[in-house]
Formats: sequence, structure tokens, C-alpha cells
Amino acid sequence: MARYQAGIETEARIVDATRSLLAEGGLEGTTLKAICERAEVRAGSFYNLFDSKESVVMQVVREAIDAVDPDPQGAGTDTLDELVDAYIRFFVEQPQLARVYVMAALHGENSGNGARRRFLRHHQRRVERFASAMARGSEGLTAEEAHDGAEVLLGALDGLAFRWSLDTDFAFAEFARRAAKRFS
Amino acid sequence: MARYQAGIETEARIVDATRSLLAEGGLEGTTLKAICERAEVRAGSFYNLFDSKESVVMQVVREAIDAVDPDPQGAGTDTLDELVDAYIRFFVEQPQLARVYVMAALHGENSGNGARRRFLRHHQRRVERFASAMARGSEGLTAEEAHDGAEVLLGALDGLAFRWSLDTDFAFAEFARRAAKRFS
DNA sequence: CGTGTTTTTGAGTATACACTCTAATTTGAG
DNA sequence: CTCAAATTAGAGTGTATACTCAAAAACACG
Repeated sequence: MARYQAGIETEARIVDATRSLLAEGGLEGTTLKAICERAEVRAGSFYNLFDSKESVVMQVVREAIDAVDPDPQGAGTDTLDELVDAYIRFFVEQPQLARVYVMAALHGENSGNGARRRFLRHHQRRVERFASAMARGSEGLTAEEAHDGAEVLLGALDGLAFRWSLDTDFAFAEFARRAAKRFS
Repeated sequence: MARYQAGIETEARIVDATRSLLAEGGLEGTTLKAICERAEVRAGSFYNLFDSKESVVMQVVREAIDAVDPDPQGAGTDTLDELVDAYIRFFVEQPQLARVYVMAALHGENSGNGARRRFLRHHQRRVERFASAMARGSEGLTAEEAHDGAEVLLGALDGLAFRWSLDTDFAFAEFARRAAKRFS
């Protein structure tokens, strides 16, 4: 762990380098060599501050997952529109982290169950939150209907997010709102 | 290129091995060693039949992309429901190829523009086909409205497909139909 | 058979990768 | 200023990867 100022700054530089590399080229392009070059650090310094390459990558991925859902405490009070807007804002304001988020989901897809399970749990928490907002928003909706609706809406949002990650000219925000409108 | 029966069979065994490995572990798990072991072939035989590892992988990926849209000639005659059903059937009947398809999309995400552009073109063709079915299905829909609607619906289907690839217990078919109803 | 072609083998090459280790340098609290 | 602790450098290790090559084996066909 960094205790001197120099170490703290180096650590931040390494995290920044890792985040931008992940955003640009995915895991494939994010080699130790690339991280060290971009952070202007030699391999020895890297391993003085991190246990492994995986640990920085996971740190950035957690950062991205947290940023998608910035106020987990607020569950139970927000509206569906607010949740959708938060998702949209995440993509517009932090496109680098957004790309990492999409890739993390995709990579968790393989990656021997660990990452996959983590991402599924994250997804389920999000579905519940969307479902409860949905139920609060419209009278006469059973819990199951709200849950299923939330699953479909989140599926659509994730699909559009993926579409955006293929081509960042895609007007993600517009389409996301259009999808959300079908549910209110 | 294979000219004797033995070579033809070996080629098929290699393609099968590659497809199942891609479905199980993604690109990461699909090493030359793994392909050769599963196909019961030595490296030299592999390179007698294929130029590179990438060429088999691309062959399987093309196979998957083609299987999503089994009747490209039929464009202009099918209904939206038929298109959605074809998509669902693809996932139910050929889950291995379906997994490869999802992964190809995700991997195309990096992979230096080539794969990304190919996948985008494929996506755009599909959007057009869905849009024309949508326009035919309901009167008084401008071309642009149909196009945007198709983009949202396909986004939802792709998102749900991704959700299914995270957890194959997910009732993809049900949710896909629900999404189709919601977004058309 | 005999013969030219295809197929198979398996040891071998080159390279990229994550990671280690020791010694030198820098830092900052007392 | 001193000195122990933190930081850095950079050559070096081990391993996995895609891929090559020359020779042996299997094959089809006259």
C-alpha cells in the first residue's frame, strides 16, 4: 500500500491508465506492458503497489459497476424516469466507465463463473429496484408483472447500451427514453 | 484444402471442436491446444487445413451470424412475429451457435474495427428487415418511426439474449415475446 | 502393385505475457 | 541531518501461445 505521496500518485496513474486502456481496447489490449507504459512506470513499481494485473482491472470494473447505480441507498424513493435518467447520464457523462461496464458484463460472460455470478447479482439488484419503482408508479400491477416488466426494460436498456458501444454515434439517450416511455 | 475423405472429416472435427469451445469458454478458452485436443489432431494437421486459428474462429462466427437470419431472401414478405419467432427459435434450437453469436457481437466490440464494422452492417440489415415488417404490419407509420421502433425492439431482443447468455435458465423466449408485444 | 498426392505427426521456434528479485534511489518523520 | 521505510528501476524467470517444418504414414488410382 502506498504511504508516501509519490506512491499514492503512482497508484492513481496506474488506475487511470488501466481504465482508459480498458475503455479503448478491452481486456485484450490491457496488458501489463501497456499499463506500465501509459502510467510511465516500470513493472517493479507496479507490483510494489498491486498484487496482480487482475486486481487493478477488478478495481476499475467495480468502480464502473458502482457508477451505474450511484445511489443504492435511495432505493424505494425514486421514480422509473429517475432511474432511466441516471442510466442515461452515466453513459453520457462517463463514457469511458460506461464502456468498461459493458465490457465487464460481456467478459463476466466467460471468466469461470466468478465474474459471471457477481454481474448477475448486480443485475438482479437493479431489476428489483426498477421493479419497485415500476410498481410504485402504476396502480394495479402485481409484483410479478412489475418484475417481468423491469427485466424487459433493463434488457432493452442494456441492449441499446451495447449497440452504443458498437458505434458511439448511436443516439443512446433518445432510444433509451423511447424504450422507457413504453412502460409508463 | 482437404481432397481426401480423411481430410474432409478432420476439417469438420476441427470446426465442431472450435464451435463447442467457443460456446463453452469464449475466445479465451479457445486455444489452438484445446481445439487440437478436442478434435484429436496434432498442430501440424490443423495447419495443413487452416491458415490460422483466426480463420476457423471466423468460419464459426459467420456460421452463427448466418443462422440468426436463416432466410435473407425472404425479406419483404415476413411479419414481425415471424421474425421474432425465428430469433427465438435460433436460441432454443441452436444454443451453442447462439452463444457464439452473442460472444461474436461482444468481441467485435474490440478487435480493431474489422469485426466491429462487420457486426454493425449485419445489425443494420436486421434493423431494416424488422422495420419493413413493422411498417407493413401497422398502417400510418412513417419509415423513420418504423426504423426507430425496430432499433428499440432489436436492442431489447439483443439485451435479453445477453441476459440469457449470463444465465441459461433465463426464460428468453417468454421475455422476447413480451418485449415484442411491448415495443411494436 | 507402384506412384504421386494428401494427410499426419511431433518436436521445435519465436514471441508475448504476467510476474519476481535485488539493488539503488527517494522520501519524510524525528 | 539521519536513517528506516517506501518507492523505483530493469534485467531476468517461467510459461503459454500461435505457428513451422521435415519426415513418415495413409491414401487413391492406374
